[in-house]
Amino acid sequence: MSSSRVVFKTTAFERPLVTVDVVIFTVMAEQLCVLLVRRPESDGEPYPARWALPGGFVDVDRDASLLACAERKLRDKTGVAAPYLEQLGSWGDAKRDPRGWSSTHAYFALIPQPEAVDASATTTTEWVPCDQAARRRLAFDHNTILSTAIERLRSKVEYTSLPAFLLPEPFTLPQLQRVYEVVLGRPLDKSAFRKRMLDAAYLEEVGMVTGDHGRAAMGYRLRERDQATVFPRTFKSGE
Amino acid sequence: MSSSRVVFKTTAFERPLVTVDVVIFTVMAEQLCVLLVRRPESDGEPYPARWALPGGFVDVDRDASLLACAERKLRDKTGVAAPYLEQLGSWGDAKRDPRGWSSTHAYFALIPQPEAVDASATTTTEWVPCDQAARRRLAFDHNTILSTAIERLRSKVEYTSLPAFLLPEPFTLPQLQRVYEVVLGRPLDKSAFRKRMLDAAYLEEVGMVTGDHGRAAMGYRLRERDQATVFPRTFKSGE
DNA sequence: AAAATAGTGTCTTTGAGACAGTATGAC
DNA sequence: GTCATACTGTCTCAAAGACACTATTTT
Repeated sequence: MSSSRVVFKTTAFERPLVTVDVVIFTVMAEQLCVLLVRRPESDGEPYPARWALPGGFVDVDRDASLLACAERKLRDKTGVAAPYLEQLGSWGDAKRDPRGWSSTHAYFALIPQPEAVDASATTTTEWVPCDQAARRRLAFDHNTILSTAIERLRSKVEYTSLPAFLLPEPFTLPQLQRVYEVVLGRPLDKSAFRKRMLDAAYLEEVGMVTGDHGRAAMGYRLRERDQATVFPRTFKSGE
Repeated sequence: MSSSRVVFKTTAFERPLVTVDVVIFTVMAEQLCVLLVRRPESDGEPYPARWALPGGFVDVDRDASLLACAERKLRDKTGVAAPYLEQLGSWGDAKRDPRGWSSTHAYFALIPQPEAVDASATTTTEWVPCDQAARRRLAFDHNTILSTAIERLRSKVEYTSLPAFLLPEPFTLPQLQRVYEVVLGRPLDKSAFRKRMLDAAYLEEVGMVTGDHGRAAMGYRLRERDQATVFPRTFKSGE
């Protein structure tokens, strides 16, 4: 039997550039932070020396899929392998990259505070409080992407368990509440908060944890590390 | 002054194929329907004669942006110019298109029932009830995209004004409620429904409309045609 | 008048926030 | 013991669902 290899027409269309960018969030010192990288200064590079979101071209030989590409970029910059990673959206037009018509697939990731704070000391990579990062003039349309990411995160935090992915396990309910408050920028009622978290049953007790002062607290970890839990209601935000 | 034209390095990376697909919803005969198109049978075309979502390659010469490209494809297939159009997500990997590594940007659109029902008679284009469409074997990964779109629509209908974009204006509250019920697949309480719609204040009275039988009803139109309204709560879905 | 549909009023239930109270650990 | 923090109980209030009622138009 002759193995018949089907030949498909290649298109006449000029192909746009395709990139993947990742907005990586963490909480450091009670602040929501985002990772920025400095663009190279070499000749022929757009936006030389400008701060940007980590990202770059899809490598059709190495990346099996867009998600794999995003995971690779995250791993390269932070060493984190299995974070919370969600697609944010895509942006594409003729002007956003001076090299030509380009489209980028943006993801956002949540990771616990990285142990090696080296990253924040490097000259090509920096953890920046996200409000401050949003005020810098970033490369490409990364200001738009970053704003969208912050907005999406803040909005989802109102009714999902997303902040749990910003903490190293095990964590206590008071710690988790503090992260919610940091991201939302307002205090929450302790009793209502605890009821919500426990009713949702997405946490697993994992033994008492003793803090610096005061009474010991129950430690928890996520039952499912690969998806967020959606609560039936939103936190009442002064409706 | 010599006009210095900056030359940017073109990348060594092989460029993936870039397409845009649009999931176009409408309500016909009390059913949520989606528009499918038949792929050409010509040689060298992938998935010949298979049903697919409307879409195709980004044309870097004609399309200023991804959104403009999606609008063009919608206009070409339906003649509708200013519908509700929202980004759904993107899918990209090495295998989804036999012609090579490809990524697609998917949008979903909501339009009022098209007057020309010609479209549903054509051999290359068909309005299909969406549950039925989801059961067909579509081209590429369009089953995944369609499922995601249906899921997203159903989920957003629980807490947004999206169904209003599926009706021609002016519409009455009972008509709007029927669309909600069609999309959600369950009945809603009339009183609670009306309270929600009117409290959200996203509708504008536009005069009485008389139906076939019974009492005349107030006609409404959207105050803002370019964005959906988000309600403070979700419709209680048998929590 | 009867039928059909539009629109309103009221009761009940639910669940979240407020806030004060109790428990348990470190010193 | 005191202090600091973890955790719980109870009251109140608001919003949504249930459902019965009234209103207006067509036949």
